Amino acid sequence: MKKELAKTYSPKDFEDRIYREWEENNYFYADIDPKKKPYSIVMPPPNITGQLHMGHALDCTLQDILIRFKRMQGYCALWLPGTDHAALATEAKIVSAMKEEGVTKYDLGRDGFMERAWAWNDKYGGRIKEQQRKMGTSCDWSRDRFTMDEGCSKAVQKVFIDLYEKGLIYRGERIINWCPNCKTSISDIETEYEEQDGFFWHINYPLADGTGAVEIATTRPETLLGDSAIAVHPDDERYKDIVGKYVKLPLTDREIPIIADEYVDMEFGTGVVKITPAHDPNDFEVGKRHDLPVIHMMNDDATIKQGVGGKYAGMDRYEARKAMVADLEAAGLLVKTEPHKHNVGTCQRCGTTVEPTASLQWFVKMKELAQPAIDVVKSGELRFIPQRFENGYLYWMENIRDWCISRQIWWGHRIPAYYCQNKECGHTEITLEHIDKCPKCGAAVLQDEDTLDTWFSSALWPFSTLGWPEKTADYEYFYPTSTLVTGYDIITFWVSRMIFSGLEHTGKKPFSDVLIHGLVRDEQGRKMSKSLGNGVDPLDIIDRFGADALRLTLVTGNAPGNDMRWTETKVTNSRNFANKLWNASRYILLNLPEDMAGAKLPDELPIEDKWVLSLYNATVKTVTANLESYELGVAVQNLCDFIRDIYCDWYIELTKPRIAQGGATALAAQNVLVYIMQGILKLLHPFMPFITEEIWQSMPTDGEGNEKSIMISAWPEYDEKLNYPAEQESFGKIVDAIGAIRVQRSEMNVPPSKKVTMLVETEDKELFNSAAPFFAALAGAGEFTVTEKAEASADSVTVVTSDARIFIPLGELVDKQKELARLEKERSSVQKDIDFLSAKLSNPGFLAKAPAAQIENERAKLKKAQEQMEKILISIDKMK
RNA sequence: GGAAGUUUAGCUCAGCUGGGAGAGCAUCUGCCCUACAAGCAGAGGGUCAUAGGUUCGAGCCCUAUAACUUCCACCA
Repeated sequence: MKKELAKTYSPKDFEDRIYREWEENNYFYADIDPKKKPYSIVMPPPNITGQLHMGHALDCTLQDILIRFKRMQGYCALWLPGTDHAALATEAKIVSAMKEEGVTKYDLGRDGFMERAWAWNDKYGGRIKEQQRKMGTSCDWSRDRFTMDEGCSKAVQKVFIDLYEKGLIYRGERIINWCPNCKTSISDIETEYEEQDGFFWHINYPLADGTGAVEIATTRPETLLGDSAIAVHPDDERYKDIVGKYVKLPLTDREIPIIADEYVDMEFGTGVVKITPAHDPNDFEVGKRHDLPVIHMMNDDATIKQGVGGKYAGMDRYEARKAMVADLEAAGLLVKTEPHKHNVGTCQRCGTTVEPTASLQWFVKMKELAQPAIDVVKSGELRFIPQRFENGYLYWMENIRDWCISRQIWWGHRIPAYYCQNKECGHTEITLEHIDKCPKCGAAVLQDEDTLDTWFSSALWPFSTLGWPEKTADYEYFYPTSTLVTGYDIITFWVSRMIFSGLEHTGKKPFSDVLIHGLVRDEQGRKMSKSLGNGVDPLDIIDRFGADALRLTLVTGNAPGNDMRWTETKVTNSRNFANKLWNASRYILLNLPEDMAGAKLPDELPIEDKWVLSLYNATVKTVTANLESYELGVAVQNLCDFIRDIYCDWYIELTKPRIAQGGATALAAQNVLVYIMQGILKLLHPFMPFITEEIWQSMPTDGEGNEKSIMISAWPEYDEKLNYPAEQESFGKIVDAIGAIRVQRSEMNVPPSKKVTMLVETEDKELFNSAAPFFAALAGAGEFTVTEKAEASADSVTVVTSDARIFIPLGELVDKQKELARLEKERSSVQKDIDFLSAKLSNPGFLAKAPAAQIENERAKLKKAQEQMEKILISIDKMK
């Protein structure tokens, strides 16, 4: 039963309905079929409590285009959706929600909090999945996963234990980035640096023996409380004789040694550095080399510690800084204060200035894991599109540092480490099973309080979601996945970690291609952000323009890796294009024979049909090729150009006189119209799934069973039989001639409705005669005569193409002088062409070195120009 | 400090392996022609950032420069 197509394009009226139909018919389900080739994409999991934003919309659109394309091409296409527990982001949300009730997580305790978090998750989580549905995403919801579901959690535990057993995970005291607000460690890449105005304080540290003082410079005077030495360069002549002596640490009663270490830059500052091993990564290393004590002088909320802090204990770090600078000044130890710009690390999540702190944490040893991940990209086995993103990836991998994976929060995968409470034993057991007693000594054990970095679980996403470590059917069939689509902003966070994890745990690369896209920026080119309030809500756009318009906007002009600007006029254009397609199909449907079943191309086709079929066929080829090479923006551009410029603007107009005429020519036109429309709908379906489906279901079908949904119909194939180069060229001449006539009519202000007489002088009488109805319909020809030799009246406008002179007697409308001037102008423009081409063709270098086809091409162009020139000259002659 | 990207029409951007510069919007002109005014037919508008180089031929390849953007590293 064919659907009636509504009179106006109103996406709201059918998008949701169509999505429901797809879901009800299970079209998204990837049914493993050994006869088919698999194609799989795992969706970058959005935060479980997140909201759909433009970045997601772009990501979604690109993936859906690929998946729908491959599905139609006959692959068994799986797009696996899911969500991420987003440890820190989610916990922060929950905590702040609790804060409004006046409850802290410590009030509830760990178990109470987790209960609450899951409840919160059930209530607010998953909203994004409904929003993704609005986009038309054809992902397989039956395989929906969550990073904290049972299977993914099992994979996480297994990976942790495996890595531990291989010695690639260790626990140790290192300098990590501590966020005093989130009260957890964060990894290096979760730390963002921003330039801040600060000061360089020069402070005198008096020598303990009273023989003077050493001047140091610091940007963080409060950390003085944690100093365990001061250091100079071993070759620094200035300080050679004080090495080994002690200084009195100001504001305290401690004495600390002066050491020599190559780390110190003699040129910088005073050449003397205070060493604070607990609060600076370099100092920590120096401290290890010189066996210095690590003095923690701050609490986890960045207040000064009791004991080491003296009178400053309990103060906030900045408060303490102020107080200490004042006290140093009072003591006469402050030499000077210089303004100084420096980069300060801040927490990616909350923006708080991080405190580098020596802390006992879990780390992944990265060097060994990185090597295969480097090799797989260098060898080209795994490629980035565009390739330039490989640089950043490789640089990061080659300079990788150990990854701090423990987090002092509760929402996440708890570290499966148990510490024996018997000090004599001190055993650490890493195990999947929950244990209470130490397997070595039987004493009580305590599980590590920490959870894992959220990226630790996302790193396993391409295989944990397919059932790994079990050898499930999904895993066997779909892994490694085919393409990963994501933004360049998370290459290091996520893509790189999936690559080394996949290689290490499955022995295979997790995917073959990484398609990188850019950011969607606002109209002024700024990042869309909450704080600027410049974000555009995709749901609002869908509501106003439809999901298809949104998708088309996001993919049009989209080049891999490049950012794009969002403007509402772009969406309007997209919507207008959809409207055009809608109306084109209405035209077809209004002009079909009642009983038409499917499109059958007749054996005998008129030239204009061959012309359009040939161009359509070429479009199939380029669209397919561009989709295959991930040039989605180019593909859609080619397609839309064909639909608008060839199919709608020309071909549909060409069919009007034929349909009016009726009979065989009408029937051929009707079949070609439907044939190409169905092809267009299929080619366009990955980009604009809803409108193409809605139109598809109202088109005559071929009864082969695909009529139910365009989703499951076959991708159009390039067909050598539809290639008509000769007809394409010949009829192109008619199109050119009609265009040239239109220009003249427009310039002479002849209204389109006015029929005018035309006299065509051409050697190809047959061609122009056969096109007479088109000149009438499209160029406003009244009387239309084709002849080999014409004598034009003096009051004619002459339209010259390379194959014909067309005389249009316009009587008093023709200003002889103006017409002559116009012809002169045309003459000089054609003369320029001739000059250019003959210069090129008389260049010996060109003739000797250019490819033969190129030379032939230029010769043909010259010939054409010369023919045109001849005709222009005759016309000018006649005018005079 | 290191690296990458961008620079093409008034605006937003295409331009795939080098062969006489493209689209949409905006502007201007003319059209309500029974698919579409969310439209149709036309027009104008560009030293392809600058300077060199390679080539028969450069928007495209090479070198340098400038401006903008981004990423990475971070010396107290």
